[in-house]
Amino acid sequence: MQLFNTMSGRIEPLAPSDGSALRMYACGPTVYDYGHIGNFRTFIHVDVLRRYLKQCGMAVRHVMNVTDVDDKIIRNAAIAKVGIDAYTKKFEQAFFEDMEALGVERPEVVPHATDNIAEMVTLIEELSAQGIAYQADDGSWYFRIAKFQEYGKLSKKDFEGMEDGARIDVDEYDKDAARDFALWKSVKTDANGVREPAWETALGAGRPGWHIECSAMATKFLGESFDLHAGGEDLMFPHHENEIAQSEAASHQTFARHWMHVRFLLVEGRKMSKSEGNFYTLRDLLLKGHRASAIRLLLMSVPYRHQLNFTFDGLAESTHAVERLRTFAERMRGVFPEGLDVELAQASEKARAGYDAALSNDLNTAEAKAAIFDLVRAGNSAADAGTLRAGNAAAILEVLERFDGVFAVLVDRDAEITRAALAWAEREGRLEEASAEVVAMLSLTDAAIEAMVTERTKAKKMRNFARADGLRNELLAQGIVLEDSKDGVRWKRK
RNA sequence: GGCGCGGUACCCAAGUGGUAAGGGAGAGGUCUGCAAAACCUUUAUGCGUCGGUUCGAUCCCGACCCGCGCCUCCA
Repeated sequence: MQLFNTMSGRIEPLAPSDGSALRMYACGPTVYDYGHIGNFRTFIHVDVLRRYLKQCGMAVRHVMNVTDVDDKIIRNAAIAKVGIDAYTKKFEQAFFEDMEALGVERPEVVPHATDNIAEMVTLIEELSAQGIAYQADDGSWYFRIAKFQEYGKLSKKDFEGMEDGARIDVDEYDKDAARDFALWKSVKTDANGVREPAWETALGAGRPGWHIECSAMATKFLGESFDLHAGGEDLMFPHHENEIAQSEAASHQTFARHWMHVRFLLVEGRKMSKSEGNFYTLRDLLLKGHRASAIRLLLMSVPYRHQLNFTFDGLAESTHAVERLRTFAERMRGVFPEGLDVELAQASEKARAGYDAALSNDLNTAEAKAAIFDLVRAGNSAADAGTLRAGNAAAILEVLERFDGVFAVLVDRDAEITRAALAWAEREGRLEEASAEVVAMLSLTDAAIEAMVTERTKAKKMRNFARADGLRNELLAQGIVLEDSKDGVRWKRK
C-alpha cells in the first residue's frame, strides 16, 4: 500500500516498522460541541485507511485522543454552569454516536487528555532538563523554538525570514520569542473571580497546552517512534509541527515516519462557517432527511488529498448511488442457474483488481468506486440477458463484500440512525428542526408498511388495479416506494 | 507578502505523453396492467487562457487569469 507522506512530499510505501502491527495516531475531537461534516470527512478518511490496511492483512494499532480540556471547553462549561467533566461527557458521547452512524470504526485506543496529565508533566520536565522548556513570569511553561533546529520541516516553513510580531502582539505574552508555544498554562482566574479548572503538579497549578497532550499520549501508547500520524490539513501547522518539536527534542528519535493530512471540505464552494450559514453537523443533515449512508459515501468519494465540495446535489447523487449498490447486491443474492459465465467471471475479477489497485495507490476512493460500478453494470446486464450463473453471483458478492469492508454502505441502517436522531432532537427540544417528511416517513413502522404491501398484493392478484394503485400512492405519500418484481414486492424508504 | 492545492461535459468527479473512468441529471428505447427497478443508446474533436518542448500534450515547461487552503483557535 502506497500513501502520500506530507513530510517527504512523496507517495511512499506504508508498512509496520516492527513487522507486526501498524502503529498510527490520529488527532481526535475536542469535545466542546457537536461534530460537523468537515470533522467527519477527516475521520472517515482515516477510517478508510485503517479498514483498507486491515483488508490487506495488516494489524493496526490506532490511537485517537479525545481532547477534553481546552479554552473553549472551559468557557462553554462555565456558561452552561457545569463542570468540564459533565460538559465534555455529553459531547463525547454524541461524537461517538455520530461516528457509529457514519460507519467509522472505533480506534483500538481512545485516551483522554485529562487522564494523561502525569505523562505530559514528565515530558515537559524532560524538555526543561534539556533547557528547551522554560517557565515565564506568569508561571506558564513554553517551548523554546530556537532550540529545535528542524522546526518547520513538516509544513515546509522557513522561519528565518519571518519577523516576530508580524501577526501576533508580542507584548501580550511573557514568552521569550513570539513563536514559542505553550506547554503548560498556569491557572487563571476569570473576570468574575472564578478559578479555571487546574491540576496541581510539579510544574505548578495549571493545565496542559494543546500540543503536549498528543505528544505525550502518542508516545505512551505507541512509543517514541511510530509509523503514521494523521489529521486534518489545518493541523499540519502549528499543531503537528509542535508535536514533532516536543517529541523529537525530548527523544532524539523520529516521532512519526509517515504523515497523512486530509484536506478540508467546502460547502457549496465556500469554506464552511457559522457566519456563512453553511455550517452543518451530522445531526442537522439527518433531521433534514439525508441518510447517514449517503453522507458517508459522499464524504469518502473524493480522495482525501483533494478538497471536497459538499453540495446537496452531490448528496442526492450519493443517495442514488447507495441505492443502486444495495439494489444490485440484493439482486445478486437471488437464485441463478448453476455454472459460471467465463466473461462475467473475468469482469468481477477485473473489478476486484481495479478496486485494490485504486485503494493501494494513495487511497483513490473515487477510482475504487468506479471499478465497483463497472461491475454493477456488468452484473445487471448479464442478469438481464440471462447469462448470469450462480458461480458469478457468488463471485460478485465476494467482490462487493470486499468493497463494503472499506466503503461500509451496503447494510441499510439508515432508518434506524435517523430514528435515533429524531429521538435525540425530541430530548433536546429541537424537534422543530426536523423536516415534516422525515417525521412522517418514520412514523410508519415496518410492520405497518408490510401489512399495506400485503393488502395491495392481494388487490393486484384480483386485478383490482385501482385499489392496488391507491394503496401504493398512499405509501408513496409517506415516502415509501414499492417495486414489483418476479420475486415479489420490495419496498424502501425514499 | 510567504508556502501549498486546484481549474476536465448540465452537475459531481477520476485519469494518462498517443487522443477522455465512474456517478448523478436530461433525452430516446427495451421490459412491465401501470409504475418503480434494471438494461441499451445518447450528452467534452474537448480537459482555464496564451506560448514552448515533442512525431504527438488535457497530462511536461513558462507566463497569465480565476478559485481555494495554510501562515491565528479550527478536521
